Amino acid sequence: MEYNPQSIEKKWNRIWRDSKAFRTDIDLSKPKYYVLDMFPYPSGTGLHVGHPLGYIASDIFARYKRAQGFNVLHPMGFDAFGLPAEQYAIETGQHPATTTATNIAKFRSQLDNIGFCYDWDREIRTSDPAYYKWTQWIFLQIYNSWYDHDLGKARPISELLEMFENSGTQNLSEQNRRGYIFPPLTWSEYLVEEKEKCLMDFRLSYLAEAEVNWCEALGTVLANDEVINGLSERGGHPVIKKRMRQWFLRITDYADRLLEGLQQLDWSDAMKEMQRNWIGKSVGAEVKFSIVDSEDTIDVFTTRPDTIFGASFMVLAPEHELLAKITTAEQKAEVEKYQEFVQTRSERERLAEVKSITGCFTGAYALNPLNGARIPIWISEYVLAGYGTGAIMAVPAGDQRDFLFARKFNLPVPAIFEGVDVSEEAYAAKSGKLINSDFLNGVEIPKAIEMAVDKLVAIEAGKKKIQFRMRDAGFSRQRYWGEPFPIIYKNGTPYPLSENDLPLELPVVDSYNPSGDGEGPLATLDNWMNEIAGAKRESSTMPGYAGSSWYFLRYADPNNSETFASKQATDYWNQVDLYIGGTEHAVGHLLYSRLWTKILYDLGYISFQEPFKKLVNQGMITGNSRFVYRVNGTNEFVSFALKDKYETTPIHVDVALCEGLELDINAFKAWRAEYHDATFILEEGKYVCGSQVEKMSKRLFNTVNPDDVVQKYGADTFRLYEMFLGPLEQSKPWDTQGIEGVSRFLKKLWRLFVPQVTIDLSDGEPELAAMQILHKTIRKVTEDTERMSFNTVVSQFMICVNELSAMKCNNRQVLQDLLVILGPFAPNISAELWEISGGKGDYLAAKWPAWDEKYLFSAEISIPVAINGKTRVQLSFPAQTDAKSMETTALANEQVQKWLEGNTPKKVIVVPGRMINIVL
RNA sequence: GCCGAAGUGGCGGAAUGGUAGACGCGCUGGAUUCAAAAUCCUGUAUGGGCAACUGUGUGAGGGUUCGAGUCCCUCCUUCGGUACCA
Repeated sequence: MEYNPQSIEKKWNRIWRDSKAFRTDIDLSKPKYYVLDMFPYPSGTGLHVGHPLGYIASDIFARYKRAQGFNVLHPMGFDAFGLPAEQYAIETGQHPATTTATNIAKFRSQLDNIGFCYDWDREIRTSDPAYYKWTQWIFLQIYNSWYDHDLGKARPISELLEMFENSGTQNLSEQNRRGYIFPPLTWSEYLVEEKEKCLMDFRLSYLAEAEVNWCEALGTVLANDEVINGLSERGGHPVIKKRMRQWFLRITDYADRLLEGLQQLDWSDAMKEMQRNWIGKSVGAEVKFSIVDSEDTIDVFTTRPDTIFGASFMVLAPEHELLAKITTAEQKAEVEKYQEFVQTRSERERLAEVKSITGCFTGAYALNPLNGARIPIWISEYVLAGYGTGAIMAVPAGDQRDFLFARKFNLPVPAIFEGVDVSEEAYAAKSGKLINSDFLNGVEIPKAIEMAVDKLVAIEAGKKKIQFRMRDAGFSRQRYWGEPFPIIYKNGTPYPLSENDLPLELPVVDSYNPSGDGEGPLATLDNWMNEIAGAKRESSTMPGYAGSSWYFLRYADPNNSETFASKQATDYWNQVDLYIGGTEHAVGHLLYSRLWTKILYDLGYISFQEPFKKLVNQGMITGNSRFVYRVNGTNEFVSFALKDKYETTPIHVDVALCEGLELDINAFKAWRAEYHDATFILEEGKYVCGSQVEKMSKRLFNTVNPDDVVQKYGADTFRLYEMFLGPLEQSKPWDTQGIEGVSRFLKKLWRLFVPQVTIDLSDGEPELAAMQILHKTIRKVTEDTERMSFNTVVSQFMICVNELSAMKCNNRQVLQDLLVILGPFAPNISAELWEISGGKGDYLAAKWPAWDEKYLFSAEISIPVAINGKTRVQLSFPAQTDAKSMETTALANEQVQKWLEGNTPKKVIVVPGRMINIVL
């Protein structure tokens, strides 16, 4: 009986599917554990070997936790709304729902091939009306809430309304008032439209006219995190700023809580840091400058109020609203010319020419609030309208950009730092003392910052201010393939649909093209848009992150038609204990999920504030591309080593046409018509390809389909090999070089049970040596699985099987214990061997074995130790035999002996040849 | 520029501050075979030596330590993220 992975895996796949072996239900008698993968977007190209890396890791962990007695929730679904399906629809006219369903079927079959233990009864598709009904419902909850800064939480908008009716704004703090001041009487006199307009400034999802990232090529608005260097993340099209009426999520209200919440999360420092940077909290002061010959004042935000005596000019953003009023007649023409110049430049041009300095004087002067100095007011595009107040006080001695600007326009650079030469560059460090700064002279910078703020507050020219880089998140997309907004407009005022009208299903359209006037395809459907008498529907749809911002909650109770998930279910399954996915979602999905979770928590729908307790980012598996070298102007291809003798062009060739680096010439000729008559210059009778590590992509012909690997080696080998490749979090190129080793390991394991033709196991007392290797393995596998170091686990399995083979161990108990711990990694072969070796009971219910220390150590002594007041002490056996090491060891021993006199011994374990750890 | 992570054999990679290079690939030589595949055994960082043995070695240079791949400082390189954010 040979090891035949294909038939074994088919068998167990069927058995587990038919018996719904991985179905999970609430079980209060067991502790729960929730393991989640970032669900995939079902693209048309299917999975390549890079995708399952994280899924395999989470699957191993889920099975491991299950074997340890946890009730494990391990679901999978599809993030099915999105741009590519719609783009494909525009090209082919096929409904996105159709192509999405086809793609999902393909994904599903690829996933099934790898033998995951998902509870498919809990599958979710974000494009399913039964699902997006609740996306729309949550949107309405967000819409119907406002953020109470005094309580630090979201509250129903109805409570605010009640306050307005009873007491106007008088019981609201300044921060909660959002600039509104009115008595209750006035509120009652407001027209409905006026009331709605006011409430809109409070709602957590709101409509606003704002500069948005508009992508002409895609015909839609994009969120900040979907724009990279002025180009769209998807497709790389240019993005411009455009003013449009859009839906936004008031995520900035949650900035502080999103920042604080990071502290308790078990995420990588890199990931937390990315979120912190994105939120971009800066503590500083807002300072009010009066303007010469004007009633107006200019507020600036600065993190360095201490440097105010070094402010030699002021810079406003070119879009600053005060410009029209303060610009002098002489400068008017020049300022307008500059504004025009800035306006015509796209975001991309601005970013590309970051280092060039442009600007223009307004003719106006401001007064330094502390010493009354006249400060010229300039404008420049390096000051952004969207950050802070859109105005800065420029301190060339303390800020490099201000310094360069001063140098370019010959503005003074006052020295304000003791012993610092600012003739060549600014001094931005926050240490040292100030000079030429009045009452701050000789004061250390951190102290001076405080003193400056205090002074500004005292003379009512400034206040402490915390500024965030993060803006509110755009929530409208002028697209078809997304969730429709449950909103209608009457006379331009938005009103939510009733909950009973949900889901608002996507209507059928004839064309998926944008309507052309800045609205999405839905705007072309007159019947649908005007379905409700006297009202108009919202024509945009929600962005891709809407459905994925809460899907982890739905898995807890996926078929509930009464609510998005019952409280009982979310209370039981609670937070995701382990979340595995790529780093590309660092600021998008992961931030929005945290926001939605916090809002739902504030509104009392769930009882936790953070969705993902522990996050692990698997590394990307990169592709290993192959190149052939065509001699220029011919259809002749030259082998790698000889290519430098010719003028050649490298061409990507499909990795599937190569065995290692060698090209299968016949397959290559058959690949494309144009290569049919190709000729080759070979080296040693072979055509050797060039190679390069690149991102895995269909376009580069370097993708490898997991189906092919599974077909050739089996799913168990595939799973083990992906884990064996290297540390989970590290990026690594796909390379099949080593897969044979893993395959050999499984064959060897098989032969332990089935050495010849029949199975041969003994029930006798296991040898000590076998028990030692088994328990060493149990310990290593348990500890390394716990810290998700799966590559070392695989190594340990290999060592174990090698040693058991060498000692010809055929003890049933030893081998079956081995199967239990191998199970999460290679479930099929483990189940099969469990069965043919007469394993007791359901294999999936087998309990994870504990290691027994008596097999791990060959010596035991009983001493407890503490030296120098520490509770832990290290004693080393003299691994190094130099005089100094021996001396230290002797000294430590002496102290141990001394301590022993008069203390009660406790057990301590000694590993010969290694060191011992003695813990009290 | 700033923020993170990482630099170890021919390759992928192991090493709670304690014998660096586990495990796998590749390569050596051998067993088995008519032969091959498969399987098993040997060796495999590097310099010197027939050998026992010995010198040197974890990007570079300093430091802490009885002891550093691991901790600290400076620098170099690579990879990720991010940027006129005041």
